[in-house]
Amino acid sequence: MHREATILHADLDSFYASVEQRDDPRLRGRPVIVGGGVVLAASYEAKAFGIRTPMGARTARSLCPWAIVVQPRFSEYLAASRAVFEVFDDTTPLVEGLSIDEAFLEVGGLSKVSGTPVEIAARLRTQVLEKVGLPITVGVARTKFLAKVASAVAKPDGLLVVPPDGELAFLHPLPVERIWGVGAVTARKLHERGITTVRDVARLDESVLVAMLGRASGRHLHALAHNFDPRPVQTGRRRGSIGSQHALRSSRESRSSEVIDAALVALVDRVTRRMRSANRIGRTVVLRLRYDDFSRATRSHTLSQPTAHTGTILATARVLLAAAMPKIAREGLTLVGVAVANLDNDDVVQLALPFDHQSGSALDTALDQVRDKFGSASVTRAVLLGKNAGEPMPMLPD
DNA sequence: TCTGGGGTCCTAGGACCC
DNA sequence: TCTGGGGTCCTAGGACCC
Repeated sequence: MHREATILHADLDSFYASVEQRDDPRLRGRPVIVGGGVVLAASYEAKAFGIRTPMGARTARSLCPWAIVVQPRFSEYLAASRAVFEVFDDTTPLVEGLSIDEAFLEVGGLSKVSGTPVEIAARLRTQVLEKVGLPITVGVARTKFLAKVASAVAKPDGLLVVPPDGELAFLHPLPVERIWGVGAVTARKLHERGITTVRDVARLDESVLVAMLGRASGRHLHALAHNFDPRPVQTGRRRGSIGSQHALRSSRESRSSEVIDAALVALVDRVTRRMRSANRIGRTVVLRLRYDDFSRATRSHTLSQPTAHTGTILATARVLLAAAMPKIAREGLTLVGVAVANLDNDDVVQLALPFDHQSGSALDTALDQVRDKFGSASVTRAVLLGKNAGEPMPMLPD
């Protein structure tokens, strides 16, 4: 275990709202809310009025009537995120992305080339501001957990180092809610027993925490409270599922199976397109439902072969939906979602070929072509896929 | 605080296999 | 014939994160 603080946690400030303020000077210095129905992001000027995500728009406006509400522009946020991650990748090869707007960076061993971790962190902030035009906060510490907490404490537009000899002094006074993995439910359980700070948690036996919170959460919390976090920065992590969901406005119309089916078709189309453009295939189709009373349900089915074929995934999702229709008719639906989980670890090689419906021999043809190209040993199987335009297209895992 | 859309990880029971 | 121990996979639900 290394003893120097070499892990950076870099976290963009109020990401969506900052992009909007960057692109429209009239929004700078003013309270900005991104999102119509629900607050997706709030600028720091808006947060000063108590506006938080995911607060309803009405509540937000009652807190600050003169806040400016803008519609989200997701493609702009994605482009900004990619540009920021380019700066990360230029900083160190060891980058672990956590979400669209934050990442861990391991910068140990770069001192000869790039300077100390603190110098690297300061330069990173400057570069993100100069190249992408966005404020970013960086926490620097010996462990992921401390780096993450440090950036949260330093926000907005800050840089905070937790020196190795000051870790417990930094950690113990923090409220339990600051611990990564402690949400509303866990915090309530702890508060009911009078536990409010990390120091309080550290005084408890691991077995007590396990009895209170379950095995994994109890052990996790015990380890973090004792400042034990050996998790390394991991590069090349791939996601395990791709999904899309849609909140339905009125549960009156959404009791009708036609309306729900139309939503389902659109969701499956979006998901399978994203899978194909990411070169991923998967085996488990998950249908996600939320009823009028906000109770939730998921239904899933695992196929024998992974696929990204629109028709196959839609047919599977429809079977799952049909089984849930009686309850939907009774309770009313407020959300439908479709995800494909169990994603195959290997990428697929996609090949566009004319498809002969008579002979149905496209797969054999595709296999031959790919074996010619890549050598027969590397090709294990072929999967038939719909093309985005609706035409069949074979797809080969490599 | 009346709740969007994208994800991750954990738990627990049952089926199934050896 | 009424029954062990261990492992994996599938399904459903729940907590949590940004």
